[in-house]
Amino acid sequence: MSSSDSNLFDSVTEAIVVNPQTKARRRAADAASISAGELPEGKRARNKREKRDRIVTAAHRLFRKHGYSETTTQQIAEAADIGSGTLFLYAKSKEDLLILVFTTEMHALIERAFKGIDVDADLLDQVLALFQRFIAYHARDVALAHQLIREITFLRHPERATELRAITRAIIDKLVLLLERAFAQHALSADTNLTLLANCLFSIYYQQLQTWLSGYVSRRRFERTLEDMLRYLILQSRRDA
Amino acid sequence: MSSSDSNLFDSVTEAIVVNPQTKARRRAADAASISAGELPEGKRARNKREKRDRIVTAAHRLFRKHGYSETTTQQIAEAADIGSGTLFLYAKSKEDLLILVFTTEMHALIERAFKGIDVDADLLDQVLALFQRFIAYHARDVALAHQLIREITFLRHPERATELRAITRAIIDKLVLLLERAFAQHALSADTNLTLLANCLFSIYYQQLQTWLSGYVSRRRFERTLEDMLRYLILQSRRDA
DNA sequence: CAATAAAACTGAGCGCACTCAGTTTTCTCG
DNA sequence: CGAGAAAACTGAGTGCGCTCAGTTTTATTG
Repeated sequence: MSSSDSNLFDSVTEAIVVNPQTKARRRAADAASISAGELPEGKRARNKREKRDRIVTAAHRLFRKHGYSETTTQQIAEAADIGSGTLFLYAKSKEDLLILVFTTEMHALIERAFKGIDVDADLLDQVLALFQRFIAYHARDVALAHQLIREITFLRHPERATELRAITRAIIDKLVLLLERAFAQHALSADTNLTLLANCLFSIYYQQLQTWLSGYVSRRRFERTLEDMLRYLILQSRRDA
Repeated sequence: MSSSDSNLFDSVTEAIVVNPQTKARRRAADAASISAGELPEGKRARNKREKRDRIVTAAHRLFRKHGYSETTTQQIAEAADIGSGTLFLYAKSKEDLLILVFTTEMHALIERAFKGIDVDADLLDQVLALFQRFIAYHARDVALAHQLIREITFLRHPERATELRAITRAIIDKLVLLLERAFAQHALSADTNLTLLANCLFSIYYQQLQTWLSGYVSRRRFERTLEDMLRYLILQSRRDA
């Protein structure tokens, strides 16, 4: 079920490549693959995959090296060894490149962060541990993360919006799972609305994250404030406060 | 103490016009103004003020009429009857125009919203009433508000960042005032951290606002969710829950 | 193996935000 | 008033993201 192999450009590809193989050809291939047990990858498909990889690698590298707005799409195209126009067959816009890198990494990150949580720890510590993973991820390149947050708040392409919502939902779902476990262990009062609480926790995390990435507060202060706020929310619902 | 007369371009002006009057001249004018009791406005100052007004009026009108990204800075310059380059002496960038319109309107809006609150109402209703004013403001043009939120999350010019922080702080201060009143009336438990609570309330408002403006939920749903979340936060701290 | 169709690629060109060297307007002061 | 300084203005020019008409590459079919 791991999605770490899923390609960054899957959704774009789906939109562009209506048929990786023509209908007639596919029928034959399907029959063949049963006996051969292998999916044949034509020259076309391989070229595309290679280009995609080169593009996203180049974009990520250049963004981190020179910064997002300092990097031109020309430079990315050159680094990926493709024509300047070809780039826009793979990403709909420059911001798309940034968002694509993020969304893929994020799916895997959410899973890893969730799995790394100590089930026996205090609920607050569990929630904090989850968010800390995301914070550490953004901390690798604060400027780029800041730019990313900007693009996320205004997605021009509907597919990206859907994707982003899925990520938000995935995080909140994980939060709900944490809350349910705590609830089952009678750590939360019986009348707690778990979904609502999870949404509150996420809202506060996200808004404080923005504050940090905007440079309004230091990481340390951000983490402290976040902890205070989350503690406030969670302690309120505790069984034996 | 009303700031409704403050000009949209004050901060830009301050940066550009180092001296509205030359030092020697100012000294003379100060002496004169004591006897005359009036500040003399030279041709320069008047021209600038007129241009500023024309620019911001034109920008606001065109943004609302055609949309932000569909409006070109050329069009704004033409509508304001100035050269295309002159525009950038008054606003540092296109996004600046948008932010400037917002920041000024906002200062007055915060005051009005706060003053319009029913002191005797339930705390939750008071908080909701405050946010409702802001929501109604953004509802006038959701697309423009959405664009605004995007620009707010990534301010290229430090002055704008300072200004935005001031607005955020002003709102949170008002929230604290509401909480203090409720606290004084023993509506909140004695150990409630009012500042922390105010920050939580604002964080949730802001993040949910983004969700709405991004088109992920309807206004109605946004308002309901917000109410639920705020109620949850406030009820937790109630004295006699 | 053509011949044909379909997909993928390309870079010259467009429109836009923004800059800056040169010009005009306003102010200062003898 | 008139000369010189300072401030304000200007639009041609620049660089960038992105498009699209035309070309090349790959797949299909008789």
